[in-house]
Amino acid sequence: MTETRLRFPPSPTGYLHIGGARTALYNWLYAKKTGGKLILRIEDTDTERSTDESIQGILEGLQWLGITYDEGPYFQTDFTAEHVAAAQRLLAEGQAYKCFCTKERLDAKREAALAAKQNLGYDRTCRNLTPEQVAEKEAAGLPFIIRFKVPDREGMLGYDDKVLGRIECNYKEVDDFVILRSNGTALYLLCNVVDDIRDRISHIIRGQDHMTNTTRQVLLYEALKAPLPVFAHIPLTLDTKKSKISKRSHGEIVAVHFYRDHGFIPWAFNNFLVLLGWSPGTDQEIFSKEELIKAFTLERINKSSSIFNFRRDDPKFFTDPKAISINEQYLRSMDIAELAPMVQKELEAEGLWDEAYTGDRQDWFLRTLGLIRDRFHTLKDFTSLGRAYFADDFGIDDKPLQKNVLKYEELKSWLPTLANRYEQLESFDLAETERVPRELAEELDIKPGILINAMRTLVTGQLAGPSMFDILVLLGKEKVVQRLRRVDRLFAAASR
RNA sequence: GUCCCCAUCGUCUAGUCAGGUCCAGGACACCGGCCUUUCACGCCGGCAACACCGGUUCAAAUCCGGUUGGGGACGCCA
Repeated sequence: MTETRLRFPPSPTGYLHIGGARTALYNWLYAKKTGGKLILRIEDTDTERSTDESIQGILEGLQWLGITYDEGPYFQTDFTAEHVAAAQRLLAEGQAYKCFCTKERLDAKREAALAAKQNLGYDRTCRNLTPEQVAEKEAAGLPFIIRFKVPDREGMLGYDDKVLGRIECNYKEVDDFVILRSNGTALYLLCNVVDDIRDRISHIIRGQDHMTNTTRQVLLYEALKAPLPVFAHIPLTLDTKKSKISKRSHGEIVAVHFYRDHGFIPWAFNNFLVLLGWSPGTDQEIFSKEELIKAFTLERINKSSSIFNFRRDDPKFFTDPKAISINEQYLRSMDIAELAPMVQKELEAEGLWDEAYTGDRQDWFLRTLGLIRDRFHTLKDFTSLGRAYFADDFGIDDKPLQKNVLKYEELKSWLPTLANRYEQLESFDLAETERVPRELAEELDIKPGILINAMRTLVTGQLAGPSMFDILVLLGKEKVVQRLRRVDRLFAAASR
């Protein structure tokens, strides 16, 4: 068996979005699974819209996701001569023809057809021009484009799709499409095929929005006498209103970098993406890289499109809840040693990183992550909700402040008392830190919860968190005592 | 308008090719309970779907036909 060769050919007209990322992922998975190669090819022939910034964005997006490629990035514009040569060859062989119809006339016609709800294909005006007529128009200096001459055959043309099965279409339904612009440069349909032939691409995995392109490209493969690759058209990802996801209409929320910037774990996001249109046929949803490569097959890709269920402006679910859920599962079950460098980046970005966390205090750092990660959704939570573990200047949430502190005026004396007793402790351990507030509560004849919840508020700033005594021991006597004594300030600030 | 594709809980999906084991399974979300000083996690339970109409068959989510609905494409974009 010959080597499988796949490609991911983004056009650099914007950032990498989740649809493109999923396509890249599927190609990558299949290449890995079959021991083949993945080629990255930047399709930058649309010079009007291509930007270097987009190229950078796409490269960074792929890198963040961990989607690696074996060849490239190649740039389509580096092969312009080849594309043009192919068009000339088709022209010379009578498989293509010069068309002198002006863009303006065609545009007007198309618009009229659209308005009249009529068929909007090319009418083949120039297909049967005699050589004399062509020569005459050329002599007159009329600009022309080159169109592919769709064979005049009865019957159907088609291909076997790995996802959808046999796809067929009548020859008569296919327009004589343009392969070369009037400025002499080639168009997508042609460039893409010429490049795929040169790159010896064996499998093309792309979105279902390319299906009509494939039908026409099948003709091109035949005309260029090249073997047809295997096609797999994967379902599209739609928004909640069932329209195609695009950079233009959805913005950041569909950009890969949005997920990087919102504290997603790269592999967790891949894990979410792969499930949008593919399933293993078992109940397994969480996959390691190796597991996924092993489990992935083209045959199990879904036929129907899926909805990316993001909700704008929802405070709890800023994107698809399933994506968040999968991220959480990774967050709390992954190897802490693997998680640590990711949290390190977050801390560094907030100026909260301490070199000792990889030195003397590494053990403390890892234990802290292990304790607090259960409640977090993204990596961002370590520096927001979890700020109190890494800094002394953390904010106190209003809710616990009202509910657990300001409600009891007496805490102004209770907490300092508690702080004093803690200060006296020889051994600041789990048993002792729990005994002290419980005894104090009994003396004061109040529920221990009052002291404990107030402590939580003062020590972490949060309403919720891990077991209080775990936290106290983790933070250490000094910090705890210091924070408990701040209670005065809270009342003072509240009364202002 | 023409062509192509698709159709199972709110969402992601299993089951469809090889009809019976499916009054349809899992996950997310939601609701309730347990646990807990808090909130989560965890555990237990609940809500919730075969688009519709015909046909084939002893038997249809599954096969066939139609209808409806949804999507995609129809560029000198990619």
